[in-house]
Amino acid sequence: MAGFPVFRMSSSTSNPPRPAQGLDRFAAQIRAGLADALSLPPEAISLDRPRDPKHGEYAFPCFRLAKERKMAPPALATWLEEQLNLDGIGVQRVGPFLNFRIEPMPLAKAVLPDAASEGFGSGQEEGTILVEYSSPNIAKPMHIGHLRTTVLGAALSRLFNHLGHRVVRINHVGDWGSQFGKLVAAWNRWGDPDQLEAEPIEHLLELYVRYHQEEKEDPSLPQQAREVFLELESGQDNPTRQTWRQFTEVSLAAFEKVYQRLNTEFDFVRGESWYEDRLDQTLDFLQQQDVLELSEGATIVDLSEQGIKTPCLVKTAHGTTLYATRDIAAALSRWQEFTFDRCLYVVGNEQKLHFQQLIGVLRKAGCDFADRIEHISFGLVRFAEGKLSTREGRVLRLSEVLDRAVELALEVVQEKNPEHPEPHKVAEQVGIGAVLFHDLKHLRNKDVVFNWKEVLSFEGETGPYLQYSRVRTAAILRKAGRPVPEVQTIDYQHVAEARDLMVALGRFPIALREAAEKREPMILAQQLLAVAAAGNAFYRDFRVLGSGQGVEDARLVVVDAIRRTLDIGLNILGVPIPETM
RNA sequence: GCGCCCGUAGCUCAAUGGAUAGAGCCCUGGAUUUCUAAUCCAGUGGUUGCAGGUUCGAAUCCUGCCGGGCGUGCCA
Repeated sequence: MAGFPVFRMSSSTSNPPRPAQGLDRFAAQIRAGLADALSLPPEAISLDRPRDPKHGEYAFPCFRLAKERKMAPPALATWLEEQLNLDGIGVQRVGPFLNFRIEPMPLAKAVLPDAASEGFGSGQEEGTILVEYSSPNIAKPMHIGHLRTTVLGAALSRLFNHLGHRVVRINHVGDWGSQFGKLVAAWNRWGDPDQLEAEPIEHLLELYVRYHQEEKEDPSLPQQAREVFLELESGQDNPTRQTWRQFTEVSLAAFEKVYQRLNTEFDFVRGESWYEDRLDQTLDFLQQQDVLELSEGATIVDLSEQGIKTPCLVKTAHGTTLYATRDIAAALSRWQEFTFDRCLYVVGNEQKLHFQQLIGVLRKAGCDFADRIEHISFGLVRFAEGKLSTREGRVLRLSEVLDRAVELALEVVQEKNPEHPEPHKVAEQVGIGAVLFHDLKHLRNKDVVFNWKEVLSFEGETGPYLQYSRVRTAAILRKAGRPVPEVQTIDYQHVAEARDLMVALGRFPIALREAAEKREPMILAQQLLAVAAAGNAFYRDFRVLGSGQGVEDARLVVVDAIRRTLDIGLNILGVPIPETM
C-alpha cells in the first residue's frame, strides 16, 4: 500500500435548510412578522423560549434593539405589539417583553399531523458522521464506566441517523498495547487453561491484578512484559500472538452478550490491532511531514506552538508504539476510508489531553480534517468510596448492574401485575430501561457518583416512567378495537384543549435538533419526560374511549401521536419498549 | 506547581446573558364504580461555594479565593 497522501479537506458539506416541523412552524412566522415590522432580515431576530409557560411559547425581549434605536424597551414592545398581526398567534406585551402564545386550534392543526406521521422529527441532513464508542479493553470485564460511552455513543448514532446523516459506528476495542505484554507474561507464569475455559474474563482479570501486585517486588516481571509485547508487535505468528488471539476471542464473545442486552450494534468492531500494519507508514508519514523529534530516547511530536505543553509520544525508548500512535494511524485510515464530515470519539473526560494531542499532531502534519474530529467527553463514574481501579481489582461489572436492575424489576412486576404472562421478559426490558435512561438523563460532562438507589429507581423521572406512559397509550389503542383514524379526518375542535400536550409534542423536533447539535442526548431525554408528563395529564383530563364518535376519533389520534413520539425517542435512546407491564 | 472539568432545594439534577431560579426523589395531605395508581394533583423546601468586576440585566461571562474530581512524556 502506498504511503498516506497529505490530507487536504474536500469542500465541506452544506445541509439543505430543514423544513420546519411542529412548533418550529410558528417560530418562522413570528420571526418574519417581527422582521417585517422592524425592517430587519429574519435571521437577525432571535426568539427566546420563556421559562414560565404562562408567557406563551415564544418571547422577544426588546432590550437590545431598543438600545440600538434609542427607545425605552417597554415602549418598543408596545409599538411592536400594535404593529404585529399574526394569524393564529396571540401577541402580548409584558413590560419589555413581547410574548407569543399560539392559539389552540392552529397549534393542534400544526403539531398533530407532524406528530401522527411516520418519522416525526426526522430530517434529510447529509454528510457522514463517524462515531467511536464503547471501546472496552479485552481481558477485562465491562464495568460501569463503559455504560456511559456505550449508551451515549449508541444514542448519538441513532439520533444522527434519524436526522438523515450517514453514520458509521466503530467499536475501537483495546486489544493492543503493553498491557497485553503484561497479561501474557502473567499468563505464562500463572495461567490455568481450565480456568480460562470456565470463566475466561474472571481468570484474565485475576492474572492482571496479580501482575500488578507482584510487579513491585519482582523486577524481572516488567522486563518480561516488555519482551513479550515486543514479540507481539513483531508481527510474527508466535505463541505469544496465539495466546493473545485467544484472549481476544473470549473477550469479544463476552462483550457481545452485554451489547445485545443494551440493544447496541456497531458497523465495525475493530481493535487497535486492526491498525497494526499501518503503524510503520504512519510513523513514516509523520517523518515526511517533518513533525517528529527525538527526546530522551523517545520519538515525540512537539505541540507547544499549539499551546499544548505535553508533547505527544509516538514511540517509546524501547521501540514500541503507544496508544497515541495507534490512534493517529486509526484517524488517518478512517479519513482515507470514509472521508467523514465529523468524527466523534465518545470517550471520558480524563482523556481530554490525549485527544488534544491527536488533533494537534494531525494538524501539525498538515491534515486539515483534524478540525472535523471531536472529543465527546463525559464525566467519570465514581463510587462514594473512591475511584474504580481495574488494577486493584475494584470493579463493578456492568452485567452485575444490569442483573440487579432486572431482578428488582421482576419483583416490581410481580407485585404490580401478578397476572402478567411474561414477567421475565418485561423485567428485562424495565430493568435495562431504568439503568440506561438514568445514564442518559444527565448532562454528559458531569461526574456521577454511582448510587444503587437511584439507578434502580422506577418512579418519577425514570426509564420505566416513560415505558409505563407508552404502555398506557398502547392499552387505549388496543381497547379501541379499531384502527386509528386518519389525522386529516378529525375535528381539531375536540383536541384543542390539550394545549400543554401539543406544545410538548411540538417541541420534540426542536429537542432532537438541539440534542444532535450539542451532542447531548439528555435534551431528548428531558423532552420525552415532558411528553410523557403531558400525556399522563391528558389521560386524566380527557376520557378517550366512549367519548362520542367525533371526539373519540380525535383523541385516538392524539394518543397515537404520543405513542409514536415516545417510540421514536425511546428507540433513539435505546430504551426497550414493552407492550404491557 | 501547572492545565481542564465541576460546585444550584435535605438528596439527584434542570435552567440559548433575560421575567417570580424549576423538576424528580424524600416528607405531608389528597385523587380510582369506566382507557394500567410504575400515574395524577397540592404543600414544605434557595444568600445558585465565597468575594469582587462587566452589563439595562449574571446561576450563566471575567478575575481572585475555597472545596471536590481528573490530567500532567515512555499506561490506555
